[in-house]
Amino acid sequence: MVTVHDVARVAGVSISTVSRALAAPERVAAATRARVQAAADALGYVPNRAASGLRAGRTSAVGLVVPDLENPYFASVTKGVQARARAAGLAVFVVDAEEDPHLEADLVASLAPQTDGLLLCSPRQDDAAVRDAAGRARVVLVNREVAGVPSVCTDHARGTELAIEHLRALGHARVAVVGGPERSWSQERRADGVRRAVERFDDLDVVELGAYRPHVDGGYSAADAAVATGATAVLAFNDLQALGLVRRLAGRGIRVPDDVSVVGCDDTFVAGLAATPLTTVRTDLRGMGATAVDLLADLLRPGNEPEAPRVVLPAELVVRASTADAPRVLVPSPAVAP
Amino acid sequence: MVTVHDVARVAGVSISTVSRALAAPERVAAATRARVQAAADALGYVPNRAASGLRAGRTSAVGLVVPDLENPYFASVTKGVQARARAAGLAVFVVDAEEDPHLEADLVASLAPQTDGLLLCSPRQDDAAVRDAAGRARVVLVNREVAGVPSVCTDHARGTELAIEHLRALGHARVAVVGGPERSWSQERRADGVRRAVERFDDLDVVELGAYRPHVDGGYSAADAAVATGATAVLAFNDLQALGLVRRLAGRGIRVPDDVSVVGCDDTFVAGLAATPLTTVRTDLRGMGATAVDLLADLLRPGNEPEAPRVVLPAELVVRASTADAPRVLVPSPAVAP
DNA sequence: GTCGCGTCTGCAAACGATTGTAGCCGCTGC
DNA sequence: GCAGCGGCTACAATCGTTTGCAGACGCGAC
Repeated sequence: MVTVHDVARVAGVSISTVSRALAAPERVAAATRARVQAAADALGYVPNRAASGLRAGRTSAVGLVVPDLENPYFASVTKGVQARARAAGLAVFVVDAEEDPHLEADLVASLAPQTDGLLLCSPRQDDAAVRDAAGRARVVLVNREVAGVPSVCTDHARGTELAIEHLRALGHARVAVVGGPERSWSQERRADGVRRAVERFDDLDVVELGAYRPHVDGGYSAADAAVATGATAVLAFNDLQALGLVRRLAGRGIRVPDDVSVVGCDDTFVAGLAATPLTTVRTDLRGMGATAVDLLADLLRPGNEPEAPRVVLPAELVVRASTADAPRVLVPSPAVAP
Repeated sequence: MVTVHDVARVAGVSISTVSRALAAPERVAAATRARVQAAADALGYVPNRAASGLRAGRTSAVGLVVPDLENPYFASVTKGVQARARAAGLAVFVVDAEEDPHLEADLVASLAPQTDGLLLCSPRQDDAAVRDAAGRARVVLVNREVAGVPSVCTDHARGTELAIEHLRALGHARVAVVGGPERSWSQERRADGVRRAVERFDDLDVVELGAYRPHVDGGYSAADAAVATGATAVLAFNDLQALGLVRRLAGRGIRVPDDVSVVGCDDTFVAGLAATPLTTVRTDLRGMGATAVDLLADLLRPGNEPEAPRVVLPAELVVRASTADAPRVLVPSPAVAP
């Protein structure tokens, strides 16, 4: 292993000069700096992170906690985080909390001391737990807002509104909205969007359906209930749910979009995967991850303490093949049990 | 921050005893150990990774390099790695190489000195580059084999054989096999499987199609060529390709599986996503990640140097809805340009 | 009673970087 | 000509942990 001492010897300076030449170039004479740089390059010197972290009190590493890496939503966020962190010279510890708030709290506790800060995707954790995390480490929330904690998230209310507006424009008179996990932050924001849409359009009937898992199986399970409402369009909690809906509908011989329109949410890469690509509400997920890193990097700059900025990313509608005009002849209303 | 000194003071021992009590319990009297443990718990002591890494010369962190986190294949592998590493007390740096061998080499070089070892998913890197990586750090390859480097991978040849066997059993007489990237290791293993199948079944016609991207668009692009061969069944390089195939076929009015059967590969979670769930060749991806961590952990145990074990995970066929009996009446052969 | 041995614990030196402080040098201005 | 100053660089302390070495202690055997 090549250390500052080796570089110092080759460059004919002391180790402190080496350190400064590399970390604070302006504090070293140009000629010296060049000699040090050359020596470092020649030897292939890479600073030992443990050593510099130990002395300087920072690790140049951040932690990213996500509920599920296999969820395309978090995969994209992770990708964005990773790319921006690399550019910023930060290493990223990624941990998968397996959608378990308990495990997540453990991970936060063990990650906090060995990183400079944490990026938290904690849709289900309650505010107190999030604040506790923010007490242990510098924290930036992703797709979640808690007072006093910096965050970056999507304008879900607006996105929901856009989706409903789109469906109404296609002539749908009754829309079913499938809910995600009850304690989820984004679920509540979407409910706001539904409320706003309902207030704006009095010719529109919106039926909200109970909590379903934000996965394919959740959509699969919600499909029958959605059809039973007599709705000709369904707005899912996310793209995975939407795909589950489509699958169940297909299984019952109900065609998408001919008989029923389906709108997903998030525009994860799976939205474009199916035979009938999903109309969905788009957010720039990688951008969200990148922004979160920026926020954290700002926080880490010495002397920046009290700010707790909230960034809200816009939501926009992407129309693909899963939505169409409302059918002329309505799907017959289901028989109601006497 | 609470340090060994604090714990030592509370427990009434020296810092070396604290260190030993926690790291090598058998070297400390039971009573002392208990006192130290109690003090550590009471204070919430967490060893400083930088400091212990510095002195002990290990970081207790490993790096995981994947080509694309948004690819469900690598998402699952990452998930498996992450879970097992946590159990083993290792932190995981995850980096996305953006499918760029050049960037990947850079990442390896920068990750090597700050980790105890690397897990490499490098399907496209050439052997020399992989060996170079293995020279810089302890390396375990995932889904790739290079002489002298420990690895864990899937029996792709067998998987391919199984898939073709399945299609033949359904009465398909001509099968198109869509190739992945040319320089990909698994692509070559699959070609072996095709060869074996061709040797076994002389009543079967297998047409191999040139290199297509291992993504949805690759499958989309390959679909027409596959149909043009007159094949009634198509074996894709992976699930994403298979979904792309299905989409293009649907666009041309060709039904899956009625007119053409499609088989995916890897059984990533997207295989079950579409309206017609994919028949696919399954490997335990999370298990592969976990095994890779085990291999690396073995390598890291002091005194284990020369072994370079190769683990080959079995492949098995999962039959879902995208394959069916070959159509009685063949799809008409395409007109050939004069 | 003493010796020897084994078990346990403390001392102190590392690990490799950062950083406050002090010294050196050369220049300017009086 | 000398004091003063500013720009660079070297010295040495320091971060929190691990670990080789040696001392202390207790116990059994002679």
